[in-house]
Amino acid sequence: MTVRTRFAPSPTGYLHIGGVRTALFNWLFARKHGGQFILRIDDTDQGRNQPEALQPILDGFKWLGLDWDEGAEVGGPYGPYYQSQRLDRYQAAVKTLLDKGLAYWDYATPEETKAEMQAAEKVKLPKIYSRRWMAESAADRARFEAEGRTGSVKIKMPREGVCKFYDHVRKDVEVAWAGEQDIVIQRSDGTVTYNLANVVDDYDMKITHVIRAEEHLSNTPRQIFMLEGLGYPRPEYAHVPFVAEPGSKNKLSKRKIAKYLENNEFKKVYDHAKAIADRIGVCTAPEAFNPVLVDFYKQVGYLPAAVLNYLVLLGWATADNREEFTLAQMVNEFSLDRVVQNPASLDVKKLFAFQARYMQALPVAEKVELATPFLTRAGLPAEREFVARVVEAAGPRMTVAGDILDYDYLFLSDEQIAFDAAVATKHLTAAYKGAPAVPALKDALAKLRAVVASAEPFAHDTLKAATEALATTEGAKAGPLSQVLRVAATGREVGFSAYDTLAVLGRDRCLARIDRALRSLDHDAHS
RNA sequence: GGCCCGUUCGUCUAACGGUUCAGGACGACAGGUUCUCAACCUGUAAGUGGGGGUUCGAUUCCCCCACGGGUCACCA
Repeated sequence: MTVRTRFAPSPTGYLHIGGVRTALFNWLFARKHGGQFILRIDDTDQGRNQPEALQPILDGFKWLGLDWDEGAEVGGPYGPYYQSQRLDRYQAAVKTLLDKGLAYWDYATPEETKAEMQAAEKVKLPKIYSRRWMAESAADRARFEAEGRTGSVKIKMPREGVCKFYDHVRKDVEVAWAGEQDIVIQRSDGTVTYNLANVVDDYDMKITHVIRAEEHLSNTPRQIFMLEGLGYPRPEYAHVPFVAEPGSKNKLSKRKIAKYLENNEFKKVYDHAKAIADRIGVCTAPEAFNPVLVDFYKQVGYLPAAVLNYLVLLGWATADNREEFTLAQMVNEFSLDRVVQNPASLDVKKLFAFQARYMQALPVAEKVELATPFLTRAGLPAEREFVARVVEAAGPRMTVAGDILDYDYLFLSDEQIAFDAAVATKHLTAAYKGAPAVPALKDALAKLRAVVASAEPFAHDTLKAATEALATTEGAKAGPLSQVLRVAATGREVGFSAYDTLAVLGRDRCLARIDRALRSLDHDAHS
């Protein structure tokens, strides 16, 4: 039998990181066993669906490299793969259940149902519907409808016995049928609910392994009841722990972003990405730009391999507790039996650490490829050779592709660089600390200009040697002196090595910028 | 509230019932390196929720408790 797994997102928002983790497990299991992975769209709840919210989900999967054999966009032999197009199948299933006496028409109003549930809770009894408004015959239905009630269809759960099933993560599970509620399977408007649709779809699409989040464990008995009533075979189950929010075991929710931002480490990762997003203009509301959503990582230039590697370890580990996995290795080594039983909190800082490691290992040419679109979107020139030089010099400082924008001052025109005399003076003072006197900034700059003008070849080592030589004759320290040079050439105090910075910029641009700095000093002196 | 699931450093986790001061990773902290910022190197602190059993021996098996979570009301 071919293994077939599925992931069924609702197009109600962007691709949730917890959802991706579950999808990844499904994908991995299917690939490992040479089976198929299906991407079905659970859009039964028309009210909450936004068609425009499906595309980012598909894009997210494509970006991660999680391909699907059947489903949205690609179709397949067991379609349609959109629940909204499968109503006839569901209605047929509801009819079968009704005909077999395993479901019934019910005429309780939402208020009446609510009242019963609240009463049950008050006296500490299980919340089981009394079936007071159950219609057992056509006459009953007519009577209720004459009262102006509209009916829904509820599943008629057994009131005795136990439901047993095996779960690849939870092992043997046993639940008393008596505790299971008669849930609505067809709403009064004729649409069906998740549990019914899910059972029908999994059967129609020949799903063999239902791998889903733990929150569905409690849904399993009633799904088993329905599928057996329908005469379907049972799939195998694996309920994986959900992904919890940072620092707690609550289920991760994209709506609680404001709360997560109170966490310092979470905020650091967010702010880093936000700065990039602001530069390229993707940033909209926090609702859409959110570390809980995969799109966040895609937007600022994380590597899919790093995200996937982090995610696979959220609830799964090998016996040797290794941490680095390529996608192929994951496929090879994945096993449901080694899925952890407890929820794992999302730790974006650790994800960031994976990203840093993966990025460091990436060849310069590939980094250039990834960084270029960020420059372009920020309106900066992105000449290939030059970008490569910057990327090379930045080395491990570039953690995500968008970090190239940290070096925007290398791409801006010389006129756009603002020289800050006060900052330069600060470093100059530091350079001459201990020396008899600190020279005027203008004089120091002139001497540094000579270093830049004469270094041959114009490269890190010669610039360093010349600056050090100057420092020696001046009785100053070369380090802070190079900072003066950096400030003059870039307008910044931080970046990669000052000498590398000059070398990347090239002699002409360095001189032009230093000259501009000198002129600004003249200007200040005259005004 | 009923039912169900879970509980190893702050976080992710490893540990055939016995090679263990309970191991690794991220983070934190300290030091080294250093022209700034990173990176890198070295080191330190940090954990089996509590109580009972079973056993020669429990992180591991059983029970109770506590805590956390999920689910049940026309969301998926």
